[in-house]
Amino acid sequence: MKAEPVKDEDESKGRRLKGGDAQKLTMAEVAKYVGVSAMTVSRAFRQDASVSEETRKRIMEAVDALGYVLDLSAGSLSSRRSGFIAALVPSINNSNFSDTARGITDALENTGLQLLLGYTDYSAEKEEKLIEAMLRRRPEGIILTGGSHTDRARRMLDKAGIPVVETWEIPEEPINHVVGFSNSEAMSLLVRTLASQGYRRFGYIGGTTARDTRGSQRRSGFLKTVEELGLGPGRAISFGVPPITMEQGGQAVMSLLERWPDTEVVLCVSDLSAFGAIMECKRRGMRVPRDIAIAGFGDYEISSICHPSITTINVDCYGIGRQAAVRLLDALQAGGEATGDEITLTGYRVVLRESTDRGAR
Amino acid sequence: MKAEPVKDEDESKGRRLKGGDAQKLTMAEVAKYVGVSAMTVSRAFRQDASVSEETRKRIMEAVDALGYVLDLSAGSLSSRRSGFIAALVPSINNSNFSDTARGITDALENTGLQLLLGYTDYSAEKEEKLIEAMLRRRPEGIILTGGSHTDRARRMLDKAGIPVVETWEIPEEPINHVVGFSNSEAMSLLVRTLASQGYRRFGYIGGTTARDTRGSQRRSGFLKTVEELGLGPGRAISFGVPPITMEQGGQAVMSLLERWPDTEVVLCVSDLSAFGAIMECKRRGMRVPRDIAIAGFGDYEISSICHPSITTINVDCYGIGRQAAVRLLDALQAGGEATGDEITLTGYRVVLRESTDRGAR
DNA sequence: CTTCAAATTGTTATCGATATCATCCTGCCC
DNA sequence: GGGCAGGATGATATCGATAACAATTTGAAG
Repeated sequence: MKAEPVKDEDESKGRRLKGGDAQKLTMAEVAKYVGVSAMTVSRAFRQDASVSEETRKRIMEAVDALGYVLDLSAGSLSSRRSGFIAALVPSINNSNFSDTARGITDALENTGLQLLLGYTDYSAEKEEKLIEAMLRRRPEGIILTGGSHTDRARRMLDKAGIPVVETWEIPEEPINHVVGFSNSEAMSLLVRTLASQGYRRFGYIGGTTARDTRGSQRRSGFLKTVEELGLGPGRAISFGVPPITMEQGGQAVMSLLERWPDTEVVLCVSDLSAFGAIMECKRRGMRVPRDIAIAGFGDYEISSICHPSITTINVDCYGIGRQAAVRLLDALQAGGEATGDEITLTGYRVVLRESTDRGAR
Repeated sequence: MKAEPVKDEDESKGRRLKGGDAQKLTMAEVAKYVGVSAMTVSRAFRQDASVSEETRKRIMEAVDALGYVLDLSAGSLSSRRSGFIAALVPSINNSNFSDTARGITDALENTGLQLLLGYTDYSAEKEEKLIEAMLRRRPEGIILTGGSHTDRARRMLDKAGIPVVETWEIPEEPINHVVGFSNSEAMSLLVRTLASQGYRRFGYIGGTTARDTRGSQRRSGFLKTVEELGLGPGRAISFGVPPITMEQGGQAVMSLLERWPDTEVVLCVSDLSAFGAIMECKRRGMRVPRDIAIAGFGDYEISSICHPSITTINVDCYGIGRQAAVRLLDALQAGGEATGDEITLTGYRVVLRESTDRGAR
């Protein structure tokens, strides 16, 4: 029984050029086509529901033939499960955070959950707006970057009654779950490692304001440790609005060296600014690490490739995302069973490379 | 009239720790609280709807007091407008594409539309799956990267009856709207520009398979142009599965130079591989551009900072995203009024930098 | 003081799926 | 053969908002 080709003479002008004829195709119509109830079609779309193999096959053939696409917005209303997970990162142009986003997406694969991604541009106000926008979609869980949020954001999150995971740092007052590490201690470790290699006069480059909380934690970790080692006071330059760019890294290292010409090693808030600093030094004829040693933070791809390769702190960006998603999934699985609000510490390690190589001096 | 603090003695154990009491807060309850109908509350949430200023103010105060958050999944069902725009990019870790994503997001700001972002990992199969997943959310429009899609994907898109924008290249058979440029011609321009500076023996580095259609277009543009200039045959190395990494760029340039030691200039499918190539050359003691000139494609941030800075093709990544979103908004505005399926060409330009500087040779 | 149009608000039906419970059927066991 | 478990399917109410239309109020013009 084939459908007869219909001559639609009068349909050609005022209409859209697209195959919009199926726009209102609904589950009920698929059901009618197959000769079952809509409920059975609905069940056929889920693997666990009990539908005989034969019925499911017929339904799926019809779905294929008609070109039906499930409508989740209708489904989520009645099932009261949106199928969304929301995640907010400061920036998607930063490969550290896009790695985290990738980790989340990958962990969500085959769970039937979809990621709603937003970027806050390092602003708590924008984060607040985004949280509200996200909550309007009734996500089943939400992943945030960092632990500093506006009061209203905290209230909204609390009221939403969904699991929250804060990532990339250890907030003083966690909302719920945490997957991250101490940026301050990580930077401290880097300082101590370099100090143990004989470096004494430490400089630091980072952004100015407090917008980037991870950045300021790294800075305070630096200052504290330099002090503790009796090498203080630390020589810290603030340059530009976070996130500090490669170019600003170059400018910053120059003003640092102008102010403290005998600096031996410069630590940067991220590999990106470290890269900018190194390139600027080379451009000016300085040798790295012979004349000045430079280290970064984050272990971006660039740092192992760059010549000289850049000493840095490796952070498990992808793993942070992946684990954050897994914790969320666990919490959802547990349902209301109040899983303990645990803190999952993720690893980091110093990666020593050419840019701080003592032997090359 | 303040709410009295309630002592909930028996609530402390079996329950979630979170403030889940408001989970079932609905528009009707806000309406009852204020003393209006749910419809009026609904109207108050939209700026254009006619509600007296005073009523809106009272409603918004109640919304604030109760902590009500609009439920868009319910709204989109009845209004038949999901408020979503879907966009698929090959990778979010690539700053070119994340710039495009940013362009889309920015253009969508204050339109009430939200971005559903997915990454295809350069795979048409994954794209097909993602398109289906996206269409289940009934997006009002969809932005794709490139013009090669599976048949089923094309059918689904056609049937969906929503505007489609293909970006980043000029497909032979566009589905609908296009915002992009000819990767082949852009690469051709780079070849001609360098040839006019006196370069004669051209090499090319790119990925192997046809997964990255933009990559293969650049390659064919390279080969064709070298041929046309009488400088053929082009020396092209295929290395690794696209997207080719920085590290692979370094390996590729070495095998290229091993095979054709007298190559004067190497063009790379992207700045990332060009960077890897340059760094590997420097590591081996070769001077760039004195011993070998290298150029990239895409004008990533790294290329202007790197020493030597990298000659490349600047592409308006952000603008591609922005314009794609604008075209979509136009199409939505026009409604069924079949706006012409136009091709919007975005600009590109050669950026000559140190890595191909003839004077330095 | 009418009258009518515009502004404001309310009522009801509906969007398209799923939860829930009811029903039907099959086959197995005693 | 009766009874019953359990798998497969159907009927109906419902999720929470908005569309569409009705009703009411307000104000200005005549």
